[in-house]
Amino acid sequence: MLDYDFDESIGYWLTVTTQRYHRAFNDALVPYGITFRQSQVLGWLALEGELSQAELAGKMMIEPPTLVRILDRMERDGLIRRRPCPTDRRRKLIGATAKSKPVWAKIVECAKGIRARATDGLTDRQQATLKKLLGRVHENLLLTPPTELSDR
Amino acid sequence: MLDYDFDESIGYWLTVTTQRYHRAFNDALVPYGITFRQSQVLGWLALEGELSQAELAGKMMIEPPTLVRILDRMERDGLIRRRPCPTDRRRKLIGATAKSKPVWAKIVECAKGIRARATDGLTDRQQATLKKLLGRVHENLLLTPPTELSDR
DNA sequence: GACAATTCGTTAGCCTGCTAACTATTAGCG
DNA sequence: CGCTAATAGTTAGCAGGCTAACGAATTGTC
Repeated sequence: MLDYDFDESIGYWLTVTTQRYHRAFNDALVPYGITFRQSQVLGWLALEGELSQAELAGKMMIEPPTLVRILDRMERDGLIRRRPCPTDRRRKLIGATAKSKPVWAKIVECAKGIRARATDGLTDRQQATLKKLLGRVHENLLLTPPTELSDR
Repeated sequence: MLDYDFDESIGYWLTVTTQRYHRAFNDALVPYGITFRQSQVLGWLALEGELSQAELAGKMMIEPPTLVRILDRMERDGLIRRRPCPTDRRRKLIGATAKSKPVWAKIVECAKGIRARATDGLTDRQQATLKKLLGRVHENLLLTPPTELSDR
């Protein structure tokens, strides 16, 4: 029994910490009627201008079908616009609307607040270390499983 | 413009790393027909024996309504059993079935494999640091937002 | 130029998160 | 004792993850 280091491990802390982070972020954004992922969409559009859905999904590291519904809601709420791409009729270009501008300003405020709360008590060096370690774990898991035991 | 350190920050890395982790875990568990959260339920039951739903939700750090549906599916699949508590008719005690035993053994295998992959190239000290830093961030976000700006 | 392979967005179906609101039961307090 | 408050589990409704599969359009190849 008690091979049960199982849950007191990296995966456990990743899970609960990320959950908390999203919860705090979403709570902070409630007054502006948007969510964490929606704020991220506006962030990328602010940074890069118009993007196709595939490009946006790539930057957000989510699958295209997941993005579709996020954009559906944002389009419904008038935060973004889908425009057919003039050179490739398969693509649609996503752009932020004028209505989203003031929302984006609020998001930046919120993001700063949450980050300050999240990193309270951590030195710059510790924050850098945390990012570096997370980056390594992420990279480790990026590869498809080696299927090394397929012949056992 | 470019207050957009926004997404190159802790929240970003937390999000993508955790996503990857869950994806890897779920992928590895597909052959056994269960998911990450279901495996966690079995883990807690293996460790603690019968638990009420509120206790289980507390240990898993999720809300009771979220747990209900997870348990519904597991009960449907014969992995757990809900038993009325003899001393409190509101409570239900959750227990693992005999059918879940071999599944649990497989989970332990998978968990070890994923963890090994995730922490590849990290020393024990680095893993401890990662857990410690995640723990601090989690703790920072645990408190309800101070509502310090409510009067502005 | 025609046909196969690929890419883009979408839909459907499943699992997981949350809050709000409800029922049933228990606990607490006058 | 009796009434209120709190607790356990559930349901409904919304947002977000994924895969599989599909139609439309483009790219690649012979």
